[in-house]
Amino acid sequence: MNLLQLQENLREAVIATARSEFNVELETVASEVPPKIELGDAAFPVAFELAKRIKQQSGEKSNPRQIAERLKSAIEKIEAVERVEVAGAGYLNVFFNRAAFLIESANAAPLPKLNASDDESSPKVCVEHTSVNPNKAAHIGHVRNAVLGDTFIRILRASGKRVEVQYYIDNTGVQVADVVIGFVYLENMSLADIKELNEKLIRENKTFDFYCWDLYARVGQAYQTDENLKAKRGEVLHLIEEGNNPTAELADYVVTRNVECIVATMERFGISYDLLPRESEILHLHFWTRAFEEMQRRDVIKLETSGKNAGCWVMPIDSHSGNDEHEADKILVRSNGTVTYTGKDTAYQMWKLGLLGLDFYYNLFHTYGDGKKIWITTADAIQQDAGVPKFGNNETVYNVIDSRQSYPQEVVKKGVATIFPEKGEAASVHLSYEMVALSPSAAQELGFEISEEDKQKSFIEMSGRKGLGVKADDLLNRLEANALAEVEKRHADLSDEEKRKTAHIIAVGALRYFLLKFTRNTVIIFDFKEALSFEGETGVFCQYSAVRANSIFRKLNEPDSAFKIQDLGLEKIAEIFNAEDGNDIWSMAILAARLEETIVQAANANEPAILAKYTFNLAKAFNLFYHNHKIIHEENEAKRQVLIAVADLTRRNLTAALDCLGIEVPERM
RNA sequence: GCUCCCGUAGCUCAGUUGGAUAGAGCGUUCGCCUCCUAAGCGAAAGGCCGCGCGUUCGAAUCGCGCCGGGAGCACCA
Repeated sequence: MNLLQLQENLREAVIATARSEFNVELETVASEVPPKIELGDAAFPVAFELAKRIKQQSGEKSNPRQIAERLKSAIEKIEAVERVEVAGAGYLNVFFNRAAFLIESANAAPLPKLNASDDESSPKVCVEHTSVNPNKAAHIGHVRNAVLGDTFIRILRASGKRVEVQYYIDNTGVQVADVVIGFVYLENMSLADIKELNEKLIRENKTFDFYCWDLYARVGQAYQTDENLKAKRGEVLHLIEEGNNPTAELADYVVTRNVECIVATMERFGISYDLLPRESEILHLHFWTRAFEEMQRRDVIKLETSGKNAGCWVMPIDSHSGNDEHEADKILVRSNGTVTYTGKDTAYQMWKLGLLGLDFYYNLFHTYGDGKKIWITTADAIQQDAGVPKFGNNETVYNVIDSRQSYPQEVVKKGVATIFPEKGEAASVHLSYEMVALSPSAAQELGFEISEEDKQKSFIEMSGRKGLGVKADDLLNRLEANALAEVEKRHADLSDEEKRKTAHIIAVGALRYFLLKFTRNTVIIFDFKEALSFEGETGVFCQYSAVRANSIFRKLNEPDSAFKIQDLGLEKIAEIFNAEDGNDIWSMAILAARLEETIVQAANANEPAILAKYTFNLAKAFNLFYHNHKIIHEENEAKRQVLIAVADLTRRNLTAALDCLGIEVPERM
């Protein structure tokens, strides 16, 4: 019986006893982790609630402590429970059988099951993340999005779900038109010139997306003075949307190169995708037309015949009230007949949920080192590649998008739910998060001129248009260089290859943890010192703790690894836990065993930070444990074996927790 | 004007089903490498949990009202 099952049994026992003893029907029972190990392993403040309910039902006043006493005897019957105490005003504190629990945990399958089922009949969910416009390099804000999404995927998989990962490519938007304008009108380049430029950049060890980053910023500046250039925008945009012309071909090359760069950047962070759906196919395969028909059929969209929205198709949103300045209704089709972003997104969402009745065609885009494939959509049925997995048809769709897009996301969710009431709003989840902004000093550190007004602000928003931001690859390079210097200092004997690999693992660990330790709705004000830190509450701290644990096992003698903790016997183990420092050892074991419930909690709350915090606390507890107990050199043989078993449980679960956060553990560091 | 988010230690943040003495990291001060990796460990100092009222046996957490900060409410994406 694992910890989750045990806790469930305890809850059921409480509910059953409340029913039989007090005739009260409890729907849920709150359980908590006691603040101190001396107060037990699980606590139920349920007696207070029961006292209230009894008073409501019979008018009799009852004492919570007495209620708790009666619950106590029922819970004590559960096998894994050692004893139960009534404490304080009426807390029910449960103490587990430590020796039995340790044996059980030592033999348990590695938790969590990090490889989700590939059984095609099991329900699948979709996580869409990254959303970098394919016209420039990714910055740290995009990495927050992707790391959040990727970690959430790992959490879902750990809790047994099948997950499809998508990165939506907005290849027909104005951002793409802007950078195309840069190439064509600022640089006077043809497609052949751009291809040549790409070759040159590769030779110089530079990247195409970084080049576009600067070019895009230059276009933004040029627009401010050059009205003619700005006028070209609509024209170029139209050509790109239409397709089958030289401008569209040039745009496609630029987009594809940028996507390749962005996918490569994300791969450095341990992030991979299954499918890249493109907006051009949403248009060319008439996804919108189909969605529009459904909307008209179900009467969720109406044509405005008068007022300022005359000629537009709009969706009424009743949760928002309008006024003179702002309409409450959301426009999905403009008066000139073109579809807004929200309209296209609604059609795409319908496809993701298997509600559209249309499908894309697919081409192979890229194969990762481990053989995993990324697919990209195409409008051309004839050119479709063989061996395409089944995409779409997801039970639930998670969209990782920043909180500024809450309103359009709400429109998409409500729209889909109105057309398909049987699916409901719960099928569309907006995994929203706050942006990564720059502190004024960080912006200055990047070499930007800061206006007096901005200096007064607590943070400055990053802007691709202005070229203001910390590029993902730049930051990772800097972290790797810092980590490499530390590795050189500590482990000069390692080969250059091993040093570089270690530095990379450390750098990724530092950055992923930095982005995950904040809860989703906290604005991260980027600070170089904090992001580059390898000490304190960092991913590196967690990795270090795991490396230390592993080094114990590397140094253990052969007989130790063959030893099974159950050979020691329950009594001997219990003796160790009952000794003076027994609580200390036990608290390490029980904390490590809480990984599975933490993953469930993080999955239910859609909050990876819960797992990040737990992982840090586990690492911290292990560092203390490591400091207080000499494991290899312990003279009491029984205690030594218990310490080994607890350390082994901890390192296994610490490694699994880190894996779930997308953080690897190096051999040495 | 309307909607949403935030306000907790000097700084940056956890504290999400209401529970026991409100936590962590950084920074400051002071200790700990003859011993499984000091990217570590320990100790000290540091709090009207924005303010007020309410609900409750019990409120940082729930409700209402203020104050302060942010985002959104485009025929942009």
